[in-house]
Amino acid sequence: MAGRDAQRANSRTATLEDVARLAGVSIATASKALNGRAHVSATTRTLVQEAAERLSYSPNALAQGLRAVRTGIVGLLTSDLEGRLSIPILMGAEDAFGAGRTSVLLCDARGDSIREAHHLQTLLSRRVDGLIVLGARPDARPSIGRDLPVPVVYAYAPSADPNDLSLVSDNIAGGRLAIRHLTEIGRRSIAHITGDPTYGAAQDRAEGALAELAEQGLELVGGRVYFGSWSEAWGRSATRMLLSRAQEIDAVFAGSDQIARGVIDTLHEAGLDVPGDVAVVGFDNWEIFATSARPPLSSIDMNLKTLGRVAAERLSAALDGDIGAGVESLPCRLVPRESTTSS
Amino acid sequence: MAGRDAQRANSRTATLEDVARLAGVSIATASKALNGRAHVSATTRTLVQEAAERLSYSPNALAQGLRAVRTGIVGLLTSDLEGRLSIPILMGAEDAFGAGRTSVLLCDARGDSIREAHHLQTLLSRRVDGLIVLGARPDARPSIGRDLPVPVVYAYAPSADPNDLSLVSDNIAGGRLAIRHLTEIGRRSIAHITGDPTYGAAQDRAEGALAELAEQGLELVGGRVYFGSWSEAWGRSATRMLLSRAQEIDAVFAGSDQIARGVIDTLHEAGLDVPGDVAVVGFDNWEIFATSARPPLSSIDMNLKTLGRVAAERLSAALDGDIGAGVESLPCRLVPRESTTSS
DNA sequence: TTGTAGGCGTTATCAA
DNA sequence: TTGATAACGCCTACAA
Repeated sequence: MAGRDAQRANSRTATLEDVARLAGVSIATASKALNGRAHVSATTRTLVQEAAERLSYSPNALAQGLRAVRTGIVGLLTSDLEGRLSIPILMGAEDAFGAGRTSVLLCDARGDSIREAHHLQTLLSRRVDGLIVLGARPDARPSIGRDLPVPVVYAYAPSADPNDLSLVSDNIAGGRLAIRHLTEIGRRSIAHITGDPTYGAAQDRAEGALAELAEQGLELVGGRVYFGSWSEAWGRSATRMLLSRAQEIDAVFAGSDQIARGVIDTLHEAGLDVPGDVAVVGFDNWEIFATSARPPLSSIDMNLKTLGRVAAERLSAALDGDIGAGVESLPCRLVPRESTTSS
Repeated sequence: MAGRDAQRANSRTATLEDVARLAGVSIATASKALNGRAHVSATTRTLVQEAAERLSYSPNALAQGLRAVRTGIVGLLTSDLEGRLSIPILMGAEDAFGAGRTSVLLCDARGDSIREAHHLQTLLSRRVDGLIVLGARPDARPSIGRDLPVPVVYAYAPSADPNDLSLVSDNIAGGRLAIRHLTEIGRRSIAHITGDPTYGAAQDRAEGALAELAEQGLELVGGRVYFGSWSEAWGRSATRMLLSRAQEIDAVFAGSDQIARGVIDTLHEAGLDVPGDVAVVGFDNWEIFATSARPPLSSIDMNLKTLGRVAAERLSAALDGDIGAGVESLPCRLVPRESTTSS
C-alpha cells in the first residue's frame, strides 16, 4: 500500500525549512523563490526549486490558510441522495474556481436538518471561504441561517429568505422552450403531462408552457395540465387517459424524462409512432434516460454544470464584496434528439 | 445574503483569545475548558463556555490541523461522471468516520490522468489524512503512485498494483447469488445476457453464474453467455435472439438493470409475462431503474455504501499502522422485487 | 539580493 | 487550578 515507506521512515513530509536548508538559503528566500516573487537571483531560484523537487516538497495549505485571508476551500452542502445534481454542480464549481485554486468539501445532509446544522458547523470550523447549498428538490427551503461569517449561495432549491442569494433554473422559460420547439416542428395539438403539483418546478414549467401556447393562439389538448407524480407509471396512465378521449394529439410535453418514457411506452402500445404520429419532449435531460429511450428523447436541460459555475462566480464576487440577494434564474436549453425529429 | 453583517463589521470570527479575554482567563485555560480536559474548575469551565457561546466561537480547524498529527480530512478522488457511485461511497465514508470527525474533499478527475495528478497534488497539499480513489468502471486502473505520504484505498475499480489496497464488489458471488435466487424460485432454464465482455465485472458475473449453474447440474439456455453492451438496446436484441431460437426459457439473469429493462420490454412484446413466464433479475440495483421497471425489478446490489464505509475503516486502520494490500472483495446482496416473485 | 523576526490560532508542556 | 510559552509551517514587512 502506498505510504508504507513514508510511514516507516521518520521522514515527515518536507517543510519549507527543509528545502531552505538543502538549498543553503533562508526560509524567506526559499519562500520567495518558490512563489515566483521578485528580488531573488535566478541561480538562487533554480537552486531552491531543485531542492524542493528533490524533497518532493508540497506546501502545507493549512499553514497557508492560517495566515491568508482565504483558505481556498468551499463547502458544498447537499441533500441530493442520488448524486445526479451534486456532481455536475461540483464540476461547474471546479471549473469556475480554476482547478487547483479551490477545493470543494462535500457534505451530504441527507435531508436531515440536524445533520445539516452539524455539517455547517464543521464547514465553518474548517474556515471555508463560502458555501453552496444544494437542495434535493427545486422548491424553496429554509435558510441555513443569517449572519453567517461566509457568503452562501443556494443552488437548485432557492432559500425561503429573500435576503439570501439563490440560483435556480428558469423552469418557466424551460416550459416555453419545450412548447416552442414542438410548434416549430409543426405540432399544434400538444398535451402536457407532468409531476407532483406541489413542486414549484411543475407549476412553473406548466405556466411557461401555457404562456407560450397562448402566444401562439393554441390551447392544451385535454384542456388542462395533467399533474400527477414524477414516475413512469404516471406517464403511462396519463397517456392512456388522453388517448381514451380520442382527441387528436400530435405532441406531448412531459415534465420529466421518466414521465416521458412512460408516455412513449404507452404511445407505442397504442400503435402510435414517435415522433411520426406524436412527438415527445422531456425535461431534465438525464442522459441515461434520455438516450436509452426508444427513440432517444429530446429533453430540456437545466444546465446544472452552468449552475455550479455561476454559483462559484457569485461566491467569488461576494468574497470581493459584491454581495447579491434574491433569486436568479438561469436559462435552460433544449437538447434535440429523435423523439422530436421534424417529419 | 448571509455574511453581509459579518463582513461589514470588522468582527473577524472570534478566536480562542477573544473567548479567553471575555471570560477573564488565559488562553491555555480557555482551551482546556472547551476541550473538556481535566484540571479546570467547574465555575471557570462554565464561564468559558458561556463566553464561547456569546461570541459564537468556532475553533479554527486549520490551526488545529497544523499542530495535530491528523487533519480530519480525507480526499475522495473520483472519475464518476454520474455521481451514482460517488454519493453512496461518500455517505458510507461519512458514516464510518463519524460525522464531524472527518470531512471529505471531493475531486472529480473526469477520467483525465492529468487532472487526476493535479487534484492529487492539491489534496496532498491540503494534508489529507488519506485518500479514496474511486474508478468509474470496475476494472483495474493504474496506481495513483507509490510512496505517497498518506494511505490510499481504491474502491470499486481496483489498482493494477498489487501492493495497493483495493476494495471491490464480489461480482463472482453476485453472479452466483442471482442464479441461486432464480433456481430457488423454481427456474431451471436460465439465460444470461450481459454487457461489454472487456469489463472484468461482466466476466466475473458470468463466471459466478456458470459456477452456480454447474453445481446445480444446469446449463445456460442458449449454450453461452450473451455478451454485448451495457444498454437497453442490447437487452432487447439479445432477448429477441434468444426467443427466436424457440428454446424453452423461464428466467433471465441480466448483467445490469438497464439490460434487464430491455429484456423485460422484449419479453412483453413477445406476449410473455414477467415473472409468470420468465423471471428476470438485474444487477446494480440502481433504484431509479429497478423500481420504475414493469414489474419492479429484482436486482443484485453491490452495497456501495458499505464499500465506502469499509474504505474508510481501512483508511483508519492504515493510519493506525495496520496497512493492508491486495484486492478485497465485498459481498453483494439480492434485493427481491416482483420480477422474480415465485409463482 | 538575502536574512531576521513576528504572527496566523491551537494545543501541550511545564512552571507557578 | 491557572498561566506563560513553545511549537506547528508559512508568508511578509523590514532590516541588513
